[in-house]
Amino acid sequence: MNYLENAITCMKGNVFPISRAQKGAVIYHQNDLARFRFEVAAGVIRTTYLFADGRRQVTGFCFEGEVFGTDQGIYKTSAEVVSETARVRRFCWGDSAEDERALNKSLGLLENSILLIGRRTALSRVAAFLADIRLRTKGSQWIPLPMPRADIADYLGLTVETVSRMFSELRRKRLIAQLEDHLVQIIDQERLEALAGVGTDEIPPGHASDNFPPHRTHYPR
Amino acid sequence: MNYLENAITCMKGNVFPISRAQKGAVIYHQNDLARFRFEVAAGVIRTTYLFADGRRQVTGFCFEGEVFGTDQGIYKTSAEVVSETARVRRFCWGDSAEDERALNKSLGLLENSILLIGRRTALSRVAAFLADIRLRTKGSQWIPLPMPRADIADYLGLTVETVSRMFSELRRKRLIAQLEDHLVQIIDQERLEALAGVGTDEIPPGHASDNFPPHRTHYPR
DNA sequence: CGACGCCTTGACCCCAGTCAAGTGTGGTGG
DNA sequence: CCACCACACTTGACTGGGGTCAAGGCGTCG
Repeated sequence: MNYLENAITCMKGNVFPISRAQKGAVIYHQNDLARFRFEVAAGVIRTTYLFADGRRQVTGFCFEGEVFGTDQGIYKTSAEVVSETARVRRFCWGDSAEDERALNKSLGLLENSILLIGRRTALSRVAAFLADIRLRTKGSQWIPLPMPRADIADYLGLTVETVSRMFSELRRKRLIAQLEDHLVQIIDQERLEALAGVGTDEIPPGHASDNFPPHRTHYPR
Repeated sequence: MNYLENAITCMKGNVFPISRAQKGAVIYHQNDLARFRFEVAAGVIRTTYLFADGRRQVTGFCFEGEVFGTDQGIYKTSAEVVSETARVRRFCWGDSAEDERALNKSLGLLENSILLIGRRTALSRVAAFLADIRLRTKGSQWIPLPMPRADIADYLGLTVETVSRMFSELRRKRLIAQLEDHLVQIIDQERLEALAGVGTDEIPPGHASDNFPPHRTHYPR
């Protein structure tokens, strides 16, 4: 019985106090009734989907300030604590303005994930993954990676071996340095993002249809 | 100037009349100011993200009754008409209850997409893609695929050649039949979904932590 | 100490990307 | 009407990237 609720003291109203949970703790299960949404106060959360055949898809990681559990009705994924310890704030649905902000945050995270996973080569995926986390953890050169390699693999649609090899490759190319398995330093951010093919949004807003006619047929691979 | 707005007559209030748009029409561009959200009344829409290097990620397809353009602030993707013609209903942000429903629909679509794209083999991706569309177009054996193969490829992270080969493979295995390039019949739904590895949610809700202890380490590949 | 979890590395091989050619269809102009 | 081209889809041959299997290094725990 690993439910976070055990450790939570309920309060009247929509907002609950921040509560602690340890590594491996399950905050909610896929298919549970979705009564709450959450915001990460500290630590890292992963959301996972288990297929009937046992295969697993990690659908995302949530860092400080990010939200999860915004499904309505029933949770489609499970949420588990990745870091040694995490602190999360629990919300009831209710305050519309607040709810909408939460939903939008979730949407943004998911959109990013698709752009990440859709990448072609393994090296590009891992590079983009690191670049993405760097941004989301507010840009320090030191990137915390509390999740095991298997989580990264199941997130990017790769195997642990390949993920490991790509980290080694990035080290060999002097783009990153690893202090420990779960602490990475970005040495050459520019080349890393080039590898990642970061879409730095150079497409101008507004009436860009002149640049990209609607019937364009060929895109680079 | 392919903007849908040209064809739209504005009305006071939040809801606009349903408007028509032809194949290839751009409803909004990536990086445009996000003033509206949309619901598909007929036809098919695709949302795409263009990287700076010209590569393209199709982030989703929207069928009748589904919503798109729920980004807040700035559209992260472009939305284009895929089918010969489409009809979309435009909404302003405002009615909180309605807004929340729209956001939730979008969220569900994106979550599904991640589960689709995360699959390992090409055959599994295409099979899951077809199974998914069958569900979303309300279960007829006849599946409309108005989008070109290139769109499917850019959606699943494959190449057109591979997508084409997988369709042929599915035909050879007698799982599907193709009347034309863009109309597919599912012959053997069961085996198709088996290939897709459809997660038919056999994991019981509630306190399932006994079945899936938090520290489980090995998952099938 | 051994057992186990997690990560890494190597060897091998197959799946899917690449390059190329062929087919069928629709549009355009002579 | 046909000639020609553009486009979308398919298929084949080849190759390389990444999956698979196996072994080994650490760190932690009992």
